Amino acid sequence: MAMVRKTKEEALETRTRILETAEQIFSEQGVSHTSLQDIAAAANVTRGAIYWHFKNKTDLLDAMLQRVKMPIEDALERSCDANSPDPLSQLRRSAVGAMQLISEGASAQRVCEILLFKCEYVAETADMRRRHVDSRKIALGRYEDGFRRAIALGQLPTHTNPRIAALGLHAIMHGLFMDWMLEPGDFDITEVGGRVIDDFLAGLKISPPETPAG
Amino acid sequence: MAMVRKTKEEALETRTRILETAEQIFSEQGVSHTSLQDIAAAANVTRGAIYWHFKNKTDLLDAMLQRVKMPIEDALERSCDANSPDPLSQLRRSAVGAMQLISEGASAQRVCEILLFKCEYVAETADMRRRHVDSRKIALGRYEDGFRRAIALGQLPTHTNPRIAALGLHAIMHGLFMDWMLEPGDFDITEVGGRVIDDFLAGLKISPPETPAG
DNA sequence: GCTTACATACATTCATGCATGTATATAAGT
DNA sequence: ACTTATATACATGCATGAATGTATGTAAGC
Repeated sequence: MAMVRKTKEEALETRTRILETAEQIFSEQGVSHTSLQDIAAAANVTRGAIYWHFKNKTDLLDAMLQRVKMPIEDALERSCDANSPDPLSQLRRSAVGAMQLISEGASAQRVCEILLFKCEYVAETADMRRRHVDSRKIALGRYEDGFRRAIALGQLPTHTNPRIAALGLHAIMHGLFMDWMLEPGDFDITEVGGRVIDDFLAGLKISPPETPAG
Repeated sequence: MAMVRKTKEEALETRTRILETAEQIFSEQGVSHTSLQDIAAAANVTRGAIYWHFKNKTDLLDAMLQRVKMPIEDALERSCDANSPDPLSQLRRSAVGAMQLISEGASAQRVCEILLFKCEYVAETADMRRRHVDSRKIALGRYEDGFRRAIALGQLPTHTNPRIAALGLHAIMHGLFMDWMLEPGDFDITEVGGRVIDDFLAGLKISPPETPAG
């Protein structure tokens, strides 16, 4: 193998190939059970190439994670109309859209597999967990806004607690994600998700007011 | 330090101390970022003691996980009446019971933290993932039975799909677990869980029948 | 000619697994 | 009851391999 200096775009291609390979191997073997040598071999480069493009394994993992959009955020951005006349349907669309995104995106599936089952949230990867928490907080805030507007527009009773509703919607999605990732062929996440969310929203509409004890 | 041979019960105490320490350190540092030396030091023994009681790290992890009951299973066992006249309330009680169990059990919290955020599901720990999947399948089956009986007793419309209802209930619990573990102080899981499940079950009661496309 | 984009080589750290040491509990024999 | 043999419950030491990080080499692009 002759040593050949690469042009800039070839170098960029090498970089993305490393990232794609890392996504693949990490999702199969787990992050800490994968050595940089494993990734280098699968990407047809040496560890030298990886260390040229990335500071270390954590840096590579970070870059890999930030390449792809998480389905919940992605779906939120796509249905970003903050003045919809039908916020409840919009929330439903966003949630089901997230389900579709994950059931159809191979790359998103691999990254979710990594985040859910193939990595450890330790001190070294604190940034990762922080992003996860932040992303959840943003999604929760959007959902809460949506519910608040649904209440204002009379789609939900005035005594509805938008925070709890948002937590419930987010939990349904998060839970369905986990369950589906655990056994991807077990059920159709889009169909089940749609029906479960419909039932939950229907339940919100007829939910009785909070009755303080006593 | 004189070398002192331990009596049987002292040995058992050493063993449980190792297990408790492992639970602690694993939940703090992550499984693969923790060496047996770390655990030994924190438990005031040497690696020799660990290797005496356990075959290796995976064996220790397995033993540690099997010491504690997972809240969902535990709650299911406690409300095991298969002939209740009110299966819907029983499902609700079981679900809320699981929330209480996790919000009050420090040990359960640590183990859940490990399973959710501090370990990787790789080939070596295939047993662990299998148990997770099996446990989920059992819980799903129980929920499905409960919903089926609720339908038979007229608590839910006859067109209700018990499988989907079970998947929904399980997802709500699983999702709330994850969200709460991510930020334990963020909300009261028992209160939120109770309300969300109530709304979901209420929605099931008024859910319209499946309308096939066309 | 200087920097880029790697490959190669090397030093260091560290966790694992095992082999061995050792002192006592415990059971068996008398 | 007293001795003795053996298994127990660890501690200690060592050999091994594997992964990391870095330092250096090197050929081509700019």
